[in-house]
Amino acid sequence: MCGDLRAENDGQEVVLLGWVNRRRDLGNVIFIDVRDRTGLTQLVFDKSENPALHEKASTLRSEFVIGAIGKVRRRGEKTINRNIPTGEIEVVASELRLLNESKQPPFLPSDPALANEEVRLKYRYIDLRREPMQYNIELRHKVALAIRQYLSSKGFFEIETPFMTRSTPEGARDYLVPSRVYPGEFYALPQSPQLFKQILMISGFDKYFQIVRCFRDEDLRADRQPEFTQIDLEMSFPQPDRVFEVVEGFLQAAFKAAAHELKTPFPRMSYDEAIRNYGIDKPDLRLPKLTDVRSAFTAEQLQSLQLNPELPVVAIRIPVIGDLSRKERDENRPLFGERKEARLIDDIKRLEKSFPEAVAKLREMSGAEASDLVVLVGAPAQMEKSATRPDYGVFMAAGALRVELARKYAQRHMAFHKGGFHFAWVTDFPMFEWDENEKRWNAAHHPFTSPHERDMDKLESDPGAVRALAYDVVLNGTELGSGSIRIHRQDIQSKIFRALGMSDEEARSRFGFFLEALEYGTPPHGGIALGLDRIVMILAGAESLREVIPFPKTAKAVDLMVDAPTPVSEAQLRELGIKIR
RNA sequence: GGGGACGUAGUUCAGUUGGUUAGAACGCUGCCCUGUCACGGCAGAGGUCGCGAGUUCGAGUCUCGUCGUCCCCGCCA
Repeated sequence: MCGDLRAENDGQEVVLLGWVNRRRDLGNVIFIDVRDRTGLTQLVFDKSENPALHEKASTLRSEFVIGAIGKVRRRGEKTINRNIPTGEIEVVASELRLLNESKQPPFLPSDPALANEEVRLKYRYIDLRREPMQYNIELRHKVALAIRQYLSSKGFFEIETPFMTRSTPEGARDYLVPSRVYPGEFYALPQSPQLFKQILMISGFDKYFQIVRCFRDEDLRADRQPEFTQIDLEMSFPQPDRVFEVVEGFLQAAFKAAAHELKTPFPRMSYDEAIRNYGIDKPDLRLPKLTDVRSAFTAEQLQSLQLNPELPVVAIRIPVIGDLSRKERDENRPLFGERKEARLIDDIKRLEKSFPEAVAKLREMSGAEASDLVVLVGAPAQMEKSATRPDYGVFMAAGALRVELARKYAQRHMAFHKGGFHFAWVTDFPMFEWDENEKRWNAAHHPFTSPHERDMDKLESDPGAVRALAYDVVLNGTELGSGSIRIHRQDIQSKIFRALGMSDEEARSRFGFFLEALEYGTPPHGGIALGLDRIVMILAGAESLREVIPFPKTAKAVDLMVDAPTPVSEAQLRELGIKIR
């Protein structure tokens, strides 16, 4: 193919098929770079050697599809192009076929200046011809293949589950598909194959996986698409450690396919540790931890700083970037924002003038070098006692600022530039979250997650303290996947629904089929699902999922190429028994 | 639902305080050119300044609305 020829192919007769990447017409000699997904090769058309062919070559234009037959020739020392892998050779054409012409494209795949994304998405077929996109799509293929091979080799079956299924409202909004046979009734596209994979465990397929599309009708982000691909898996009789092992194994295989070696096992921490050390449940381990430096201060010092002595004083350390100017500090204030639960002390120099020993101590406690930036986040001395965990409030405010500062000064601290992949497991998530709007407990993961055995007695007395056998895998501050050991006993499942304020009838009407299945010999089981798009995005070093999804949607969930969604005909609606309001 | 950025030639962009015929680069067309590789030279074509109102003697520029794209918050069990 076009990217394959090397000096050792000298003298061979070859056929090249591809697109005209660029043409350089020097008059009596024409150079055509012919491109396919493997790369470029230079074709030469010399008027003095073959006038008719030279004439034909002069009509070629960008993105024409051609076939050429010719002889590989080593280039002269002075004409070698060191910038491309095939630069030591060229192909002297003896025959040329024009397989198809092209209109002038809105942008050229060979153009180093990138067209704006709106244009790229409308003409996605041209955008995908660009070398970086070809690379990303190939990378995606290799990663998916490595994962399939790994899981298959460990005894997992890839089993398909339906796309047209039942709406189980809770969680994200469903995409609905109207039924023609039953007017007024709808299928839902799966937000995940959760219940089906659990039922496969009940059916005895003890190791299941699927690389599967999932659908969620929520607003988009750079790292969120309405349809996205998950590596979904489930195992019977597992401890969480078994799930971690399998995930670490297939991630190692996937990263190896992308030429990166991963060390396993990944570090593990509880949700509580994650919050205390990073102020977030998806910690970015590329930067130093937070440190509670409250003990560096005396009670009087905390009072004069208007900091709450009962709550942590958290030091955020960003390496290398040094102290900030007054102007930079002012610019950074909005990153912290107006907060009730925490206050920011960003001028350590000034603090040092008042309390030199305290600052020396807190620098030591946080491990700060002289060249590191340190800022403090504490709780205001006067605060309402509303939050259940005010200490978490302080850590989380600090964690958010840590991420913002790190992002803002990425150019200076360089911690994000090494291409390092820092994985972590976060375990023991809380089982429930308090929903302030609806005044009730919600499942933090999903309602089929098993609580910790030893927290079982708190289900009614203190739901907020119940920990779940739930875990996330995190990479460089991005949540890659989330899973849990599931509930396999119907009596416990009922307790959970009750704790969520769901009546038996309500649970039956939503999940009846599943609750019934649980009663027919369900083995203990658990699993996880990881976002394939996010994995490939991080491997590709891309800023957006759109760079690794061939045909993505815009932030308003529109496909600009096919122009979807669209209205449908009155006849179609009538057939479905649907009327648009 | 809320906040922010952007929209000018096929593409990427510039366009001053509101003032002559809206510019550049790449791409495109034609001519010249035998060693280029982001070829080079000369000439040329190409514009509903996203769309609609308004202010003004005069709007790419100011105001309002609207459409679209991007980023963030909410949302994403």
